[in-house]
Amino acid sequence: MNHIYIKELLASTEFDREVTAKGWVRTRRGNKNLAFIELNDGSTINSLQIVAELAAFDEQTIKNITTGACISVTGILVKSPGAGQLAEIQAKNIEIYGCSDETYPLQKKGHTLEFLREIAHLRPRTNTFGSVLRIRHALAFAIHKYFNDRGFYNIHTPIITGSDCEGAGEMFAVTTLDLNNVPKNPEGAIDFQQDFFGKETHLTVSGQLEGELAAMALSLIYTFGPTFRAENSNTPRHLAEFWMIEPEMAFYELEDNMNLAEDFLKTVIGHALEHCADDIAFLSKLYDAELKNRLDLIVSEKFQRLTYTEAIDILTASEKKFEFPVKWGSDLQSEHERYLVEQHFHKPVILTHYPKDIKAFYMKQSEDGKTVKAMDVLFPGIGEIIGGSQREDNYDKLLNRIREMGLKEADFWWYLDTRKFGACPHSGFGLGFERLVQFVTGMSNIRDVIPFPRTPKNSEF
RNA sequence: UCCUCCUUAGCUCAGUUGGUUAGAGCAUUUGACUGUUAAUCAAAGGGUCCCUGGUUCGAGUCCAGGAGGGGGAGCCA
Repeated sequence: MNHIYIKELLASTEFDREVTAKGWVRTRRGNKNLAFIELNDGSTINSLQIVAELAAFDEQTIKNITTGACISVTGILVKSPGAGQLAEIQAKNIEIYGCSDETYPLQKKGHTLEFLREIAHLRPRTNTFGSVLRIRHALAFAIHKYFNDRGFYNIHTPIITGSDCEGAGEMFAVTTLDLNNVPKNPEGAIDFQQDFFGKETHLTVSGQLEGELAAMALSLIYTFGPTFRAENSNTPRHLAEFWMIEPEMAFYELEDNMNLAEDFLKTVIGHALEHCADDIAFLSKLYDAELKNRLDLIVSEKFQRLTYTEAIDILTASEKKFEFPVKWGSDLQSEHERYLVEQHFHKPVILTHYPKDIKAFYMKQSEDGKTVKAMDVLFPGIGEIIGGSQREDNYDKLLNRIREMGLKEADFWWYLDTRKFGACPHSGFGLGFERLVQFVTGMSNIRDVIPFPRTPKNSEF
């Protein structure tokens, strides 16, 4: 069991000692006398070269060391006499844990990302997915660390919910009813009283409302959990199952919310730049030469802040022909957001004070009576990465909005209660985790930043 | 869901105006080679041309329907 991970072996300067390495064979090459084996154990993108003198091993052992096989190697760690790597192992003993025959789908040549999606059970063994998964972890860790360092508490909000939180988005039904024989009530509708929870339930589309309840006690909280949308969205930016981060802060107003969002993004992206330099360099080289520069820009540039109304003025004055017209009161289209970020300001943008009719019921109404204290953070390439707002904490105004938007007030009795008992100004935002991972890895399709993507017509693995 | 493009060997692709036995590179197998870096060189094996139906003397190629995938849009995170 005492083996050393390749990341540590490659960083070591303690040569001429016996070590054991374990991992999966990327490729084997060689000649009549020597075999060179590239071994990778996922601890780093870099592989370790194993050198085996053919005379010292039986023929079958060498033959079994094929691409994809899993082996354990014991030998002497030495300075490599060849170019291309600093260290290598001169093998003394090789144990084969698992063979891999010629039907192994991963070749040492490049594969398309589309093909790799079809073999999602094996794609973690590629350089690209190794990098993506290590970066994904680093970001998740940095997010927890960021909030923990600042006194936030992580709240586990429910995955099964009895409320249609924001009244937006299709939801997945959760039921134990027999779908071949659904019980009906006297009115002919489905009788959910006979269902497991005694009422209609769904998978959550957001933990925000429950998060707000916790913030009204612990002051600073965040959620980081799975989220589900049953929309028939077929795009490189949507998943049916994804992970969302939603901080909620008592006593924060819109300005504080913006400051937190900006500092948060800079810190977690900075963490990835510092701890995943090899992986980011690899992804830059293979997919997107501008990746590193773009990440550096996020960390160094102050985000541009402006109101929705100011943005409309800029778009109107731009004289650029947009496919969709620019009009106060309409939501901004992708092309509008991208123009602001990529062509006008050349840096991240935070837009605030959207018209109330295009935003959710819980957002704090502004003094002007027309807008709400919303904020969207827009990034180059991907558009909106964060959406948030100060929350409406006035009981009457909130109830009014619920009624105006045709929501059932009975469903929100517990949410309304927080505005009845000890209400206070508070704010929060939501961040789609995979969108962040997409931005940091430069992967253009969101299906390539989650191990096993869930999308319409796809639930394999 | 809408628009658009694509589907030929394990992978990436070529395949002429519809015409004999469907090709290449890589991968695989075998052989050669004294330190290779996606090693190199030589040879061999490998095909439900996405599926169903149609047109035609003849369909990988043309037509219709279906399935799957890519890109764009909408919804959104």
